[in-house]
Amino acid sequence: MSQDINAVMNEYLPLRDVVFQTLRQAILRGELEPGERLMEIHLANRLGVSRTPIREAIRKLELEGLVVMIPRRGAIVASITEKDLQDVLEVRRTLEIMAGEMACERITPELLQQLEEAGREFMKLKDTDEFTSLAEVDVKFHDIIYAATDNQRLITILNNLREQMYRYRLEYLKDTGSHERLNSEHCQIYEGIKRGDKAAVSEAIGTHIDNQRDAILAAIRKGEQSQNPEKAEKTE
Amino acid sequence: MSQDINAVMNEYLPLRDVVFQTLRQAILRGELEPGERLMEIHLANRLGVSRTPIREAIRKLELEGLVVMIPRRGAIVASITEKDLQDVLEVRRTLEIMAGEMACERITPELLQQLEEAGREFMKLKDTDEFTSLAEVDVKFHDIIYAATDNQRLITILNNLREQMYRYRLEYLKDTGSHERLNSEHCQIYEGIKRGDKAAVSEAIGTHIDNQRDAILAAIRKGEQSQNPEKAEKTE
DNA sequence: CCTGTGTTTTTTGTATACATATATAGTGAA
DNA sequence: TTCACTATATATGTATACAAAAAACACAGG
Repeated sequence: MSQDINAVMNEYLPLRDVVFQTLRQAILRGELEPGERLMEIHLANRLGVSRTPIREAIRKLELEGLVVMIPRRGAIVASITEKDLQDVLEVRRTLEIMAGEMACERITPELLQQLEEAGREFMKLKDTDEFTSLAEVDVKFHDIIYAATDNQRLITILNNLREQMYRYRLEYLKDTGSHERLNSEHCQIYEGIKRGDKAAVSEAIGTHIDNQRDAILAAIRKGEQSQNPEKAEKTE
Repeated sequence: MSQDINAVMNEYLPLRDVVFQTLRQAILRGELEPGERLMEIHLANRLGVSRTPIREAIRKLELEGLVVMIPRRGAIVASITEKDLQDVLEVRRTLEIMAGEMACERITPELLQQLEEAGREFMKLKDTDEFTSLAEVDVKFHDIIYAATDNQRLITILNNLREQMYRYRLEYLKDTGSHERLNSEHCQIYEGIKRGDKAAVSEAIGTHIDNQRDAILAAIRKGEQSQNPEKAEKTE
């Protein structure tokens, strides 16, 4: 029933948005590699549309920084340097802490309950090998904290920053040794928010992000060697 | 000489970028009012280009949140609610403080000198009626602090947040009574960064933004009454 | 074998064409 | 007058056409 409504509501979706989301996902998941060219005709044929929606999607990717334009050459997938990632994580650390502290003041009972539930789900999954589900629950946990801030701008920025490192997300969750630590950090964050203890939440989120940073940087440094540079300029 | 180089370098600029910057400025300056429709053919004729570059520019404005799309109706200039502005200012406050604290650690002697110079310029202008110059110097002052962070992502986000309230910027600087206070805040910030005193800088920037918020919100509430709502749907 | 030059091919940047959906205006009936 | 319905106009969404720039290639000359 509600799916019918949903279907009616989503009945209209411009091709440009479909293309945008498709390309965006492909880049964030690493299916399109940094340096790779996005050729309009090629993508158009591949996705079964004309160049127009492709181009409009690329304009959005350009503003988001996921592709860079080379004059009269077209778009290539932006490469992320380690410095870029550190910059992102530095900002994200500050804003995640901000969100946690705001959540201490503003969280509603319903959201608090959802947060507890998400924490429990993570705990259940942490010893399995369902990395994708684990990542989803982790995202959900933090989304609830974002929502509790009641600040739409903050939510948008945090989502964007988080997505910047999406391609490394699964990678570092595969380090099962860290799951226990992640879980206890979640507990600390939840308990802190429940008590309204800003200092504790700030502390917990800070170490949470720090650990994540270390894990991601380690994954990158490890992965960097196994990649062959000449792949970058390939056509598809 | 260097202008020639500059001219050669800027020799190529896609029409879409020209259109994007033009429309962006018009929106941020309030020349295009919230609710106003952006009609492609009309803009195309006005700017002497075809619909294609107009549409591509609109896609960027859409992602930036400066326009909102209505399905099969086109783009309208996004209206900013007071809540939106408060959300922006809340995030901006946190990030400006972050930038200031980072500047305490990372600022170079050259940038510190530039900061002092910008502070002096502001002092010179504060008792004149050159509001535009005053606004520019104010922007420069903060840009130097941003640059000192050496975090490109932070710089980008802060610039974006600042631009969100560009249309109110001149308005609130016209309140000449606040100039003296702004000036002393700049001094405190400069001195704090020079000493590397994070707490002092954090404090000074916090009150700086708080005052700005109060001034802007006051300006909005005052200006709101003088606007006639039926203007919104006008064609041009 | 390498290098420089002219030609072809590919791809972008921009303009235009066409189909469809929405708004608008107009006409007639209750 | 007001409502309903149709016809018309307008604007968007998408596809295609065309020009120009860059890249790739071939070929002649050293």
